[in-house]
Amino acid sequence: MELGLSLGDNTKSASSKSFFLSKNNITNTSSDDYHHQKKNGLVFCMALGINNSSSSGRGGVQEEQNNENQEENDDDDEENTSEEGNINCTNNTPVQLDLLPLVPVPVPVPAPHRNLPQSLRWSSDNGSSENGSSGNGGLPVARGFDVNRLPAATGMEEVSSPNSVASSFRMDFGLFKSCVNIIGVGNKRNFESAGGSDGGEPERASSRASDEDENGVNTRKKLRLSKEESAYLEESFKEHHTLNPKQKVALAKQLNLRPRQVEVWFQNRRARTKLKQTEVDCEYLKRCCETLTEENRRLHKELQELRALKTSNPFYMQLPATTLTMCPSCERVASTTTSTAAPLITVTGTTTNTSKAPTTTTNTTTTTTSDSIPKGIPFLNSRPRFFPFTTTTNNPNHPHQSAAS
DNA sequence: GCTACTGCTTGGATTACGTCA
DNA sequence: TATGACGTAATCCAAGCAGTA
Repeated sequence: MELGLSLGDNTKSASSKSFFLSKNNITNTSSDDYHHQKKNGLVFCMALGINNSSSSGRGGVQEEQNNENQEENDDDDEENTSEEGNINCTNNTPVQLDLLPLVPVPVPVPAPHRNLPQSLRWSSDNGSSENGSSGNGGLPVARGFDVNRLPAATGMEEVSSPNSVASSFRMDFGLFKSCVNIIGVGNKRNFESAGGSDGGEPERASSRASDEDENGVNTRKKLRLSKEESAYLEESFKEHHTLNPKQKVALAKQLNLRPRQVEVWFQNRRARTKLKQTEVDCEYLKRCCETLTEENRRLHKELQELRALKTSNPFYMQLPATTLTMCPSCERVASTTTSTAAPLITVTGTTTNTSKAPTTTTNTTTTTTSDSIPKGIPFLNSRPRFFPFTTTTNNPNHPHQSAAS
């Protein structure tokens, strides 16, 4: 993609002066020129990271995982096709905006965080006090016998058994111990309260979704996972966004839940994580759009002023034209200065991803093609077409491209 | 202060459907 | 091609919470 901004007659696109804006290292190469241009107010700084990694054809959940892949284990079964967003200069795969590194992603906080906006709260934050540790020293609340619990509810011994299935599943986070204790105590309490409640604590709503009660009536009462259980699942979710059957069974055993419950929890967790990330991305793109709108407005105003200036004083614009271009290969923005008098601003967009597009460097300001818009983000294709783009192929006369090749 | 009601949010569970081995 | 496992998306709905009268 090439973003070009030229002042003057851009038919002479050959440059005598260039600066480059690198996506990844803005202050590295030719940063002096960059700052120089910035001082002159010529820098169009669009902080969109560009990722040329194509998204997985399955599931479409990679965008939510990009920023989390770094913490994924190597043995993760997920299809983490998005590596670092480094651009291969010879890669002609479709460019894709990688928004995530610039977006503050909420960090899962198991502890209560009611002061967070709801849109940024994690799903585990039910903030409910139904299982609150009121007056029992932080211990899990006593609950009635939970029909969601496996009949073979295990105590600490089984849970912590090195021979258990869970031993093959990474459980080295700090909650492990406490959860084991919690489960152990919880089980005890459950069985105790089955015979007689210790009072004061609300009993967990027994749940067997789609299970049948004694009368064969389909009941859909739901349990609410306790904070400890949720935190435990959250920790597991940090490790693995998906579970293989072994891990599922192990987790279910650890938490004394049915494997189906663990499975559903992870399904919901993935879905809601993706939803949250989509909201964040949407918000970020909205801000980008606003910035671009404002920039566009400013440029148009500048254009009008320059045109008016030329009309009133034709000798005023005997200035070299400046062209800003972004190399699609290395994502540097280059400015070229040509000796021209035409007070014309041209913004061009060039992509190497389109082989069909002809080489066009226009001296008009209005050509916009969808080819210049990354296909990876659908709604970018429907963005306001106020920003003039022109699609061209590789230009052999492009100073930077010729240098790169 | 207590209670009942209402609207909203959360999150567990279900269902439908797509993908892949 | 049929099938089962597993994923996502959409949805349902019980439960909790806050505001109000």
